[in-house]
Amino acid sequence: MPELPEVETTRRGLEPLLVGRRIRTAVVRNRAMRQPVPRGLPQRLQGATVRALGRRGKYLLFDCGTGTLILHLGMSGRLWVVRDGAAPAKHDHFDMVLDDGTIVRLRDPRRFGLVLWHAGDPLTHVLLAKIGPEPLSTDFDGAALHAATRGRSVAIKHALMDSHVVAGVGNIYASEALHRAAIHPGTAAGKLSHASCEALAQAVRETLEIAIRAGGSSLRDYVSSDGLAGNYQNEFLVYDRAGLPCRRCGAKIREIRQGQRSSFYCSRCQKA
DNA sequence: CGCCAGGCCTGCACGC
DNA sequence: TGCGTGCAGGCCTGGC
Repeated sequence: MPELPEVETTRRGLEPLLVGRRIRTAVVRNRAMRQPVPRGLPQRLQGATVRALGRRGKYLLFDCGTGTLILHLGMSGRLWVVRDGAAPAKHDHFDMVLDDGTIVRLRDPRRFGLVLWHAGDPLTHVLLAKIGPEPLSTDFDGAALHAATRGRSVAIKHALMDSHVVAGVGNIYASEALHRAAIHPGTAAGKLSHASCEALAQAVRETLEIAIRAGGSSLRDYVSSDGLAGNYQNEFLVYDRAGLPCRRCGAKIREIRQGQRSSFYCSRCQKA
C-alpha cells in the first residue's frame, strides 16, 4: 500500500476514528520489522490518547502526547480498522485496541515496514530529519526541484524517488508524474531547465492529488476491508502498461530498468 | 525453479 | 580527502 497517496488515504480513513480515542492496549506479535519494534512500545501506548494523526512522506505519525508512534508500511504493509474483533492472521504483526473496542491492525507480509516510538518532536527522528519537502505543500515547487537537482547526473526518475529531493514519491508515481510532465525518465536531473522543473513539480503535485482523490492505488496483494479500496490503478498513464497505447498519443508504452526498478514511459510524448 | 513486486538502507568500486 | 554515482545486495513473503 505504500506510496504517499496510499499512506495519505490510510491517514484520512483512520483519523476520524482515532483522534481523541484512548488506547486500551497494544499488541506486538512480531518484533522483526525492518528495525525491531521497541520492547516497551505497548507500555508506552497503553492509556495514551491519540491527539493527532499526521504524515511525513510515507511515515504515519500518531501523536500520543508523551511521544509519537512512527509507522511505515514498507512494501506490503496495510493498516486498517477491525470492527468485528476478527482473529489476527499470519502476518498481522501489530494491533492497537481503542477504548471503543475497535482495533487498528497492521498487516505486513514482507516486514519491510517500521513501528517505532519517538519521544518529542517526530520530525527530529533520524529517519525523518533529512526528508525533503512535502510535495503537496508550498515548500515544493519548480524552484525547489531545480535547486535540489543542480549538478546531479542521476536520472530524474531516480531523483524523484530520492526522499531527500521530495518526500513520498515512489516507483509508481515517479513514472506517472514524468509522463504527465512529458519528461523522459532517463534525463539527467541536473539538465532540467527551470521550465521543466516547474512542469515536473506541478505534475508531481497533480499526480498525487488525483491519486489521493481516487483513494490511492490497489495492487496485487490488496485485501478489501473498510472502504479503503483505491482506484487509481485504473487511471495509470504508464505504470504497468508496457506495450499498451499511450493514453495521450497512442504510441506503445515502453518499459526499462533503472536502478533495478521498472520504469514506464511513452517514447513519443517523453523525449530523452 | 527463477523472476517479479508499491521501500529503503548499506557497502563497494570508481571518477572527479 | 571527500563527495556523488551506479551498481549489487540485503531485509522478507508471496504470486506467477
